[in-house]
Amino acid sequence: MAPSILANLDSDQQEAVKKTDGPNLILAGAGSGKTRVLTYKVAYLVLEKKTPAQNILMVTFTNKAAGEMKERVFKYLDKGSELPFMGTFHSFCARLLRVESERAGFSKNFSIYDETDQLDLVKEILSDLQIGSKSRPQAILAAISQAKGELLGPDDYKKLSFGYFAQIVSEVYPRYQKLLLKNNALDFDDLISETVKLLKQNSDIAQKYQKRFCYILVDEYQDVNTAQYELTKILAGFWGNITVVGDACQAIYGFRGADFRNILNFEKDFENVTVFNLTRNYRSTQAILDGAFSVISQNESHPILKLWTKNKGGELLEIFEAENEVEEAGFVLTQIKESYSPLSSFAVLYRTNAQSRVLEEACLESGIPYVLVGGTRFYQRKEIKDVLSYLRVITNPKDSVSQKRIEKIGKGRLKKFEKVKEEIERNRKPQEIIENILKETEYLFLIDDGTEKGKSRVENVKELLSVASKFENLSDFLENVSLVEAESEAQKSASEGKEAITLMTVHAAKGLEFETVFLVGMEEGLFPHLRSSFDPADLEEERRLAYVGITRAKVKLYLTYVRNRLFLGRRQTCLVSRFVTDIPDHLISKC
DNA sequence: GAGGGGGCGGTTTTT
DNA sequence: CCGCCCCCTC
Repeated sequence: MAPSILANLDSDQQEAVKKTDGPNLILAGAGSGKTRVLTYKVAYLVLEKKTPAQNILMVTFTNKAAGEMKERVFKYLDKGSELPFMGTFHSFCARLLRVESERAGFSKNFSIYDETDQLDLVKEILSDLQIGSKSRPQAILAAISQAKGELLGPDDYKKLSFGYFAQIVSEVYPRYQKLLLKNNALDFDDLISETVKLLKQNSDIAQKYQKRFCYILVDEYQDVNTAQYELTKILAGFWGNITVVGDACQAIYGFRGADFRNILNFEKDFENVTVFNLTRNYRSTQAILDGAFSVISQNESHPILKLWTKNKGGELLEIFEAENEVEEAGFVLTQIKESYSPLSSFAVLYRTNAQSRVLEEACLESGIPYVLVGGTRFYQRKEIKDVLSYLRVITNPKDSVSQKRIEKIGKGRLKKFEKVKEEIERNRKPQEIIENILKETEYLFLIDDGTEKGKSRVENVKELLSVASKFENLSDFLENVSLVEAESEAQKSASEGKEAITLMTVHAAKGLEFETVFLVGMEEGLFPHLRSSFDPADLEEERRLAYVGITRAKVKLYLTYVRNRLFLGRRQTCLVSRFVTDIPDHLISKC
């Protein structure tokens, strides 16, 4: 492979790929071919350095990124060869913990709790403590999650906390952990923090994995939190061959504990770090890059990569002021309809999920097919969680959250479920098990109330069945369901080549690119969001988010804002976002 | 025990 | 404006 594959890379990229040993920091700007470098590096390790696949570990943040990398690496390697582990931090840790579960202090069949399950647990504790609804369960859960990301246990938290709210959290947190343990369940944060704890406390287990992973590659390093950072440090503790890729300008997950300073500290924490700068952008026009730079360069707390491209000039950025959100959506769809480009080349990006509604309605009205990414996630839907709860009680009888959930579905149904549970258990395929439960409990009858919503609920359960049909046993299915987001029907048809525009949040758009991007709702209080408008650090994150949004565009970028917007049912007057006024006039044409 | 109506509170982003 | 929670009724 060697010459031909490396020939697809520019000289900076080649250098970054070929330097496999020791600690390497690749600062890769937006559109600079970061995924390319990582995937070629894996291929290079296998084909050129003859590294066995099992000795390579590649971690990313999202399933989307992991999936894409797998696909690409698969293409580069010889047919039939084994693939290295490539997955999210969470899936890696879950797998490790299942293997080592006994030493970690829980049993192998532990449940993985998502946010809904976590909230159920917190609410239960709050009502036991008779704290009532004065403190919002979400806020408490967020504090606990933050603490876990910092590797702070309940005792540590109590020592460090002060104030009324923290007082409540420090009451809830230990009880919450105790309940998780009793339920034989881990939440998302536990997956990481329990792995770190396990490896720190058991040097033999740590060594096993340290020795196994000769080469470690970490994507989106600016988005690691303390626990993830510690984990990568431990895993690289024997060979020290670790390549991290990231860009502080694209750190947008500070709200969930990510700390871009980790990437800044990398050079201090490892000795003799080689730094690579990838600043050539292969995606956008110079006009778009200049616009992006004029926004991000206002940030002061992190280094900023100045990107360049051979793609000089390009169309000006267009700015549109609409009277209200309906007119804004109308403008977007008019532009799309008047263009001759394929629908899949358009993306409409927004700050909050709530904004999608008006856009969807406008699409329906004008007959433009669309794919909505995100929104209420498939596995979070009530009907899906209900069905999954029946299954989880089968694999993990201690799971009280699922138990309570199915009790709520109905006592009568519970009895019927329990009657058939014994027959169900015998190593049947997940699909058959679900069908059996549905039949006995008549669950579909319950959710099908004849309305459109009811119909869509039934459709969702059928969709779950089709996912289940791909799995041979229940545990594998449940693991996948917890850690991998399902592709919606719409996304599937889009990937099958049906033409549609894409609607999603800016967060969801990270790592993607489109010929034409509409950034809508560019207003003060919305983007930057009101809740991030007071703290300078939060504002810088909003600015990075805007930067990510702008740099998704390859050819054409529209920025739109409205004079007034319906917000919480009230019409409010809006001001244009500072991120728009930061862009100099010579880059802009007003429509 | 199940299901529906009315009041209340709340909008960020996600593995 | 929507979803959630509580309470009320069957």
